[in-house]
Amino acid sequence: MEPSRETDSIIELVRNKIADEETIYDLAELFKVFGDTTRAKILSCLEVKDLYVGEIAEILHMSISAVSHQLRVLRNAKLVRGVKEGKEVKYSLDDNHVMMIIECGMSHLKESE
Amino acid sequence: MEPSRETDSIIELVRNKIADEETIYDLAELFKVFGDTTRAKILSCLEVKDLYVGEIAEILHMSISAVSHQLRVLRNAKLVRGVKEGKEVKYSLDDNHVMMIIECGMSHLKESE
DNA sequence: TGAATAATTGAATAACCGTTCAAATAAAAT
DNA sequence: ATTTTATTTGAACGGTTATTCAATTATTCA
Repeated sequence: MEPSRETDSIIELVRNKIADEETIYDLAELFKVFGDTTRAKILSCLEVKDLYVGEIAEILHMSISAVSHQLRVLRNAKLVRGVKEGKEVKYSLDDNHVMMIIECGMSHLKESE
Repeated sequence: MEPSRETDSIIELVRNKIADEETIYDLAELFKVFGDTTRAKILSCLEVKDLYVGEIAEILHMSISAVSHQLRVLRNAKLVRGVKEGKEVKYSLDDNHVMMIIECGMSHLKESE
C-alpha cells in the first residue's frame, strides 16, 4: 500500500468512526466468556431451568469443581447469578439478554448452514 | 445433592431439552472468534468500510502479519471475505449477520451499564 | 459438638492461542 | 528479468486459561 493523501484520509475516517478501544475490549471480553464449550453448555442448561451446581455437574458429566470455576467466570461477567438456598446454591441466567445473545449466535449458525 | 427420583428426572429433563453437543460446540467456536480484542477491532473497522489488509494494520497500529493471521481466523469462521484486487486484497464482512451479533453484544454492554 | 454434604478456592499442570520473525508467494512496476 | 509492494504462511515463544486435586468454608443433620 503506497501511502497517499487518499488512503491517509481513509485511515482517519475509520479510526474516528469505530467504537473506542475500551468498548471493543469489553465486547471481546463478553464474547470470550461465551466462547468456551463448558460455559456455553452451562448457559444452555440454565436456559432450560434454574439449577444447583451439583445438578449442572451431573447433567454435563463434569466435576463439581470444574463447574464451579466456570460459574465464577460467568458470575463475574454478570451472565449468571447464584442464590444460596441452605447448603446449596441455585444458579440462574442473570437477565434475558443472555438468552438473546445465545439465540443471536444460534441463528447465525443456522443461516450459514 | 442427595440423589433422588426427583432430581434424576430434572437431570434427564434438562439433558433432553438443551441443544445437542455439536451445536453448542459450534456456538462456542463462533463466539470464541469474536472473543479476541484484535479480531473485534478488525470487525469494527470492516463495519465502517471495506478495507485492504495494510489499511487495517495501519488503522490498528499493528503488524501486517498479525492482522493477516487474524483475518484467516475470521475467514475460516465465515465472518469476513477477502477479494483479490491486483496486489492487494480487499476485506469485507461476510454478511450482515456479523454486524447483528456485534450489535447484540454491544446492547448487552450498554444495558448492564 | 461432630460427621456429612454442597460448593468455593488456590495451586499446579497441560493445552491452546496470539504475536513476532523470517521466509515464501503473487502481482505490478521499472 | 529484476525489484518492489502486498499479503500469506510456518515455526517458535510467551502468556492465558481450563481442568484436576487437595484443602477450606458453610450449612444441615444426628
